[in-house]
Amino acid sequence: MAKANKIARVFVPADPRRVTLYVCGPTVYNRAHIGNFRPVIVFDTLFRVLRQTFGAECVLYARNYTDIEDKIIAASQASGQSISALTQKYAGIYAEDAEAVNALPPSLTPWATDHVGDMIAMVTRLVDRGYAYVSAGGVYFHVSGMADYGRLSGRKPGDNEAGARVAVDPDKRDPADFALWKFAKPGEPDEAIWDSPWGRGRPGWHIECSAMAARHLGQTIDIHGGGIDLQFPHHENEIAQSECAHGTEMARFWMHNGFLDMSGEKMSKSLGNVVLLGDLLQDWEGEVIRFAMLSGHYRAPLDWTNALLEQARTTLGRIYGALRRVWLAEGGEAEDRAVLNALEDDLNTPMALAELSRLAGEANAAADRGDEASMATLRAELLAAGALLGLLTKTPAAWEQGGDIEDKVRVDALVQARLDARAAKDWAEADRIREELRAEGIEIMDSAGGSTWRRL
RNA sequence: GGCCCUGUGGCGGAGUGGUGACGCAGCGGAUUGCAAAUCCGUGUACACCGGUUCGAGUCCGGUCGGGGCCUCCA
Repeated sequence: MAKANKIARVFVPADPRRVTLYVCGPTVYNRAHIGNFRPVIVFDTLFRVLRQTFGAECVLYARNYTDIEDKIIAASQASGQSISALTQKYAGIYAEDAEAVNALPPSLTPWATDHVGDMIAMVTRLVDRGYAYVSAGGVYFHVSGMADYGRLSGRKPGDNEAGARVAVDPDKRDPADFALWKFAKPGEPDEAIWDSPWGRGRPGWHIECSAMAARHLGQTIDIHGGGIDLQFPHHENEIAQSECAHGTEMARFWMHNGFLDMSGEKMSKSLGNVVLLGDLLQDWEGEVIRFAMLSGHYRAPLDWTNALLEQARTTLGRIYGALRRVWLAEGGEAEDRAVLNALEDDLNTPMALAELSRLAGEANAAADRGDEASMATLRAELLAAGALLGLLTKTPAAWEQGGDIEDKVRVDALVQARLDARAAKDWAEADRIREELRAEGIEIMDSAGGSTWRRL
């Protein structure tokens, strides 16, 4: 189900009683944009599938918080807040945003600064084993000391030199070498400085994930995920550090999500074309955002547009409508595995959503013909599929008629007044009420048994 | 310059070499007091050029286009 080095392989965990997933989490120094939530939603969906397949208690999912880094120090100094206050604040917003798009809390959310000791231990091992060296700027990993460095991204250290974009750094023996430990520079706050065997300073970026993954999930993890941009150099360097320190494979499967695009170009802070999730949530339900995100395959780029969100809302609305019609048919048992099968095939979420739509159509058809047994089965299947996808988490009533309770009473009364008018064949009055409600975005749906309504 | 991904109908987006997923929009029908919702039906889509094959969107080669990484980045 997972893909590594462009070859799809059947996923079998090393230990089905302890399936491990590590995903690179955010650097918490400002508000994350919607693109940053693609891995959150994608790997949350994977987490749900793994829990379904192997049992909820058998899956360990860790997503870290990077709370020490150049930009954090800069943001702290610029804003006058301590590093810890700053990182706590933005980690909190991140967690709230993640919850808003129905992402389950990971099993573990380790913080980098809680693991500096582990990182120092790992760097010590790398120095002792001859994979790292100390120079004027800090401690560096020497990539040419590792025979198969570059195997994840398919590039060798020499490949990158032709572009001449690698900064010349006199502290490094090789341009591709990377920092394991950076010595403190004058003016850096005490909060960003730790003691180490080589001198005061702070860890390099890559080492934290290696240390935290090993600490919490073990030296070899089943699946390591993150954005495609992290494949090189971040994940390549994680592999180098972990495997040279431990002598074991770091991750058995790697999964990288593609970027969100804006007008065909990647969304990124440096390009300035970002949309913040917090802003999006002003206009769209978190579940609509999640549906839109899952409408493309995780590895492919996805163009993030209003049209995509509108279509997601319409389609999800239809599915909720189907769920409404079978809502009272309880006691059914889910038998259809199509959604799970789709997700188990390299997390094919577009296929899974297609199957979800198919279930909705079947539910509506069953409701049309009054087939109670099928309705009960389809209700259970819709909910089971929704649980896998992180969708259909609300009741149909809450989805369609949620909001102000007093307003709901008012609308209910108007709908009833229209029903009375219809009973009296006062079509003019019935249509007037219908138009009045439509003008405020409320749609009336008639059926043989009565009328219901929903907000559009 | 190196490495890599990608090009499907009006739009989004799947697709294991063998009668055109799925959704949105459109059109026709059923239903409806009329609508909406719902159901049913409906589309000479696979960038281009060669090749392999009984048969290719699906494999191979090439051309053109789009994108990503090589620098912080989901």
